[in-house]
Amino acid sequence: MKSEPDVYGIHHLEEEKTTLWDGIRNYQARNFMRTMAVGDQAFFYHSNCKPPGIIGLMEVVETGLVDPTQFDPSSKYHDPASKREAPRWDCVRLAYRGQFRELLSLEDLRQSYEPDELAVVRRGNRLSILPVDERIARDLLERLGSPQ
DNA sequence: GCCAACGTTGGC
DNA sequence: GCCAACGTTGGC
Repeated sequence: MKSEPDVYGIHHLEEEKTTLWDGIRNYQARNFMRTMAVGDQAFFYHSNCKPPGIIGLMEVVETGLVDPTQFDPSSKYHDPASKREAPRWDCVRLAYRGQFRELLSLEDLRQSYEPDELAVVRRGNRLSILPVDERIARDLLERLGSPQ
């Protein structure tokens, strides 16, 4: 799951302990979130920074939550087409599970895996939530070490 | 700042 | 249902 560190980075989450992953306005990304279960782990990817890459670990602590920003006219994620009786956007709650000793950069990811193996390295992919193959995920966890 | 790679929109 | 035009994203 990716976010721009100056907008919402791993340190924000560390401070907050948990966060609602709201503002997702991409149907495919939303649908990926819907496949998540409590207890699932997720990588925190810092995007649009130098260098971009995987920085931390999170855990899904709540699922199937209505994204409140869709009903908030002052939010940049406000969706006037979404009705309260039939919300269009939902999200999950994530908990901070630590930060890795060092960032695993996008460049590194590209060198280690084929584009098809890891969706996050696919060029032009704008989804903010991507499923990672379990084998790759385990490999990544091993390389990243224990989060602290 | 550029631009490739999409997703979205709207006329037909 | 098609597709051209347009907008957005994110790495470079």
